[in-house]
Amino acid sequence: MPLQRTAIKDILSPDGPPAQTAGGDVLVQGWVKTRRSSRSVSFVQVNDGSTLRDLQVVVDESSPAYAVANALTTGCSVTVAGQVVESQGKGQQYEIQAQEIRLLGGADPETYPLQKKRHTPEFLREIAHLRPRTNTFGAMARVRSAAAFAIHSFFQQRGFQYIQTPIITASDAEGAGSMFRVTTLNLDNPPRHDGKVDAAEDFFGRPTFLTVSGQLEAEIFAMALSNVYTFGPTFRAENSNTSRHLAEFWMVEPEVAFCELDGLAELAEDFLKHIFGYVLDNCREDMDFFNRWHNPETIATLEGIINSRFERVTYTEAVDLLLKSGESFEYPVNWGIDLQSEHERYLTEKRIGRPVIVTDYPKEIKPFYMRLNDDDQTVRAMDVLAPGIGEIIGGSQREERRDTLLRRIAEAGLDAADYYWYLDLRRYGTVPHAGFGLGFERTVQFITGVSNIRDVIPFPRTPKNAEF
RNA sequence: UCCCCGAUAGCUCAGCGGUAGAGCGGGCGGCUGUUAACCGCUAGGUCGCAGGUUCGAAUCCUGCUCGGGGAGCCA
Repeated sequence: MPLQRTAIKDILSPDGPPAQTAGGDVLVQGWVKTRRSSRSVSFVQVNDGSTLRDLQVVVDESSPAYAVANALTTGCSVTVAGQVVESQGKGQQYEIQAQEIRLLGGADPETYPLQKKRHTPEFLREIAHLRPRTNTFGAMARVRSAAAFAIHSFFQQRGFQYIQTPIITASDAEGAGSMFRVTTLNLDNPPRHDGKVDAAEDFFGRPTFLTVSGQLEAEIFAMALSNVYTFGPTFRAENSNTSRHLAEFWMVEPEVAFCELDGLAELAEDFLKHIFGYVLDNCREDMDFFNRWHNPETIATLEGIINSRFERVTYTEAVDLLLKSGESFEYPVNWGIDLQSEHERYLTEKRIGRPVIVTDYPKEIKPFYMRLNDDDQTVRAMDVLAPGIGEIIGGSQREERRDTLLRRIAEAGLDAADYYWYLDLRRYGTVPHAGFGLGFERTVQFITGVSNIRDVIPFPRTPKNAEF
């Protein structure tokens, strides 16, 4: 038996098996997907997660491995030794003629929940510890990994520094939604002061929360390193029950000094194209699988985006397009409203048919830190809307003028004292800068065509659900 | 959080007032290299939970829990 394990991906490579394995002895290890047996021969499909495809292991009656092979059931883990040979069958070019099979761990077929047939995503969520063994979830995990790598490579190639911002924070990124409280106080009997829970007694001596965004901290480092990005988990305690929201999700947030909104829009467009292109180039089989089983348009859509220019419209122009559309919207359109899902869908899907970057929103519907335009009505905000998913990126040029920022903080009803360090960045060496946030899971959703966000993250956190 | 829909065998579902069904999966057997293999036999159920209506409830009503679709909030 060879000592060195060979990945199934290498044996089934489109270029054929590596020279050192072709016709020679190989060692393969993985999990049994299924077995088909007749009296004289047994076929065992083995998958090791290195690729979507299963390796067909052929065991003849005469092989010493035949008895072991015939006892294998779905879910077993095995070590297989044999020769790589050209297949006599039609489903695959190469297969293994097995000499020896060792059962590493059995899987009682009476209780093992994964079957050969297709399972619903809802059922698979209930067995999140076993669903990585399915085709869909394995493909998702590989695409997710590749997309994460593409995000890092995009920024690293452009000289951005990766900044790790805190997960526990005392500051509230205004407008980003409800936060999870972090505490070590005894909730059955918390210390009190003047009738209220005394946060001064808590671990950090003050109220603390799980972060909703690394933006404000990223701005600190952009004001020193120029180009930075964060990529980490963020948390929202909103009671959102939709196929596009998670309580814990990953967000990418670049922050760019000496950059205005137009430059940021360019960056966002290049960024999305880079991620999509990398995944299409490096996860072809997985993407073909998603295209076949989840969304027959997904590859064509991604290729279309890579090869097209994103449309750019101002909020005012977008409202105009909606008013002239002749569509009857559930939420009436007028200048000043926040764009609803139906409006965003109309713009990006029906009216334009590709991603749209909408800029310059009314200041009333955007957070205080977005840069005020000269009209005193709109801010330099930017949303990237994509067909089928809606808002995928939200960002803005930041307000770098200290007096204007102070005024906006007051208008928002916030206490400037809470933002002293944020204001200091404008007090000492302020520069124009801009940044955006990309929801990583929404990006993976968009790439794969998987309809529920709970199925593009290994362990989804949603209201009333933190199993696994 | 709001609106609609759903929960029956391990899975996917049918049954919708009168003794619980199918396909797949499982078990056993068969089968000349199979590809969601195929053929035969077979076991398997507190019909989500708690109340109510009724001679009788999987079926009708109420509440709850969980899931799905849509909306809001947003990434």
